[in-house]
Amino acid sequence: MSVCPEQPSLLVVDDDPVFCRVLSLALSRRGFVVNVAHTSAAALAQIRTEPPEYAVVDLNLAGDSGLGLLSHLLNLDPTLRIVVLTGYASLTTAVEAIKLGAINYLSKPADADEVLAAFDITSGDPTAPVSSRPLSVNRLEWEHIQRVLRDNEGNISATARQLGMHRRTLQRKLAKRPAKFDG
Amino acid sequence: MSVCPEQPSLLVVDDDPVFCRVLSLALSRRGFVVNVAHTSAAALAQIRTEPPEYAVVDLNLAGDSGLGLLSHLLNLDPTLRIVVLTGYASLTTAVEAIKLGAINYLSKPADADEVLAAFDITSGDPTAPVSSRPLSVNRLEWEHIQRVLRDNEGNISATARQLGMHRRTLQRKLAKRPAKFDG
DNA sequence: TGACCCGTGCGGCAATATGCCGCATTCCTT
DNA sequence: AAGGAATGCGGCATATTGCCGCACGGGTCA
Repeated sequence: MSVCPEQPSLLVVDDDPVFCRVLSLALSRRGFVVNVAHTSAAALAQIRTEPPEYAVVDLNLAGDSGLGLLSHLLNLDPTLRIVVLTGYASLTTAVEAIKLGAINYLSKPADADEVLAAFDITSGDPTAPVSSRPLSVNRLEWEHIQRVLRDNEGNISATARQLGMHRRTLQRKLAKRPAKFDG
Repeated sequence: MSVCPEQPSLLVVDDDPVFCRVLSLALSRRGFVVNVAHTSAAALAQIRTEPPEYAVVDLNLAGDSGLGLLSHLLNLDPTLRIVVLTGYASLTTAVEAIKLGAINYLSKPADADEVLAAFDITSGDPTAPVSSRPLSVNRLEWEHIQRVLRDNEGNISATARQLGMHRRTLQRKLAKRPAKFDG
């Protein structure tokens, strides 16, 4: 790829410094002028001073909702092309993000090529297979737990109550999963 | 709810007759004129003769892709408000459906109230996103098992394999549930 | 027909997971 | 300072799973 006189600019919003570094390095190597923001405030400031053409936004920003940031960003610049990232695959947040105006959705871990491919999408192929293999019950349970836990802002006791499981059991499940990440 | 002189019309597209019956009954009880289509062809015919205002489309239609039907329907009537349903919670199909023009996405099991709530969403309100009370993990697991089992035409061994659980365990779960139906 | 392959149902047994206590701690709110 | 709620964790009785085995039925194929 040859270097254009006008390189496309891209903003990475994620509070994980390691992930940010890796992704921004990979993207700048592919010809983007990359800026990084670790917080919503920083992202908003950035878009005001130097509006980028593209943005990669992690929805799991510490503190406030990534969805709120998403709509703020698009409010400030409706032409901004945003791809949304999140740690675990949550259906509802994905749908929300798309409805709010994100052009695509990825779940971590996502590498630079996936991100670029996500920007490229013109539209889905309607004739494509509807496919999708059933999730393993363990994974389904895990994702559901994560979603409810997030809904409850991390409150384990409340989550356990809503999920109809013992608090101790939830604790143990949460403590175990991150270790051996299952498929 | 009072009956309007002009009741809103709604089309349910799903190849599961039981689900269709239950949902259409519940929706008509809530004031909709409900039509049912079990195939893509029937849905397209229906929309040509009697275009409804709303549609509930199952993406897992036997045969062709539900996404294809979705774009066809919207092609014939761009004002049609479609909520998409699918058995498995698939992130990519959800995103595709929204991008194609569905106004919302639900995963089965979805009751009539959830469907109506899905239609109600006024676009782009980040502070009032999808609600839905969290399912208990047991119930979620049970529904998922039933779905996959149906998908495998009752084959327990295959289902257990896809679900990543031991066949014996699946047997035991299936044997136990029908007795004490949990919430 | 008999040798396979696959699925089903079920008993048993060891390894795990779970439910349910308790307790010490922390963080709010009053 | 006292009350309320959440957290993390140890322990222990009980429930659930994983994994064997075996018998049986229904296909397929040489």
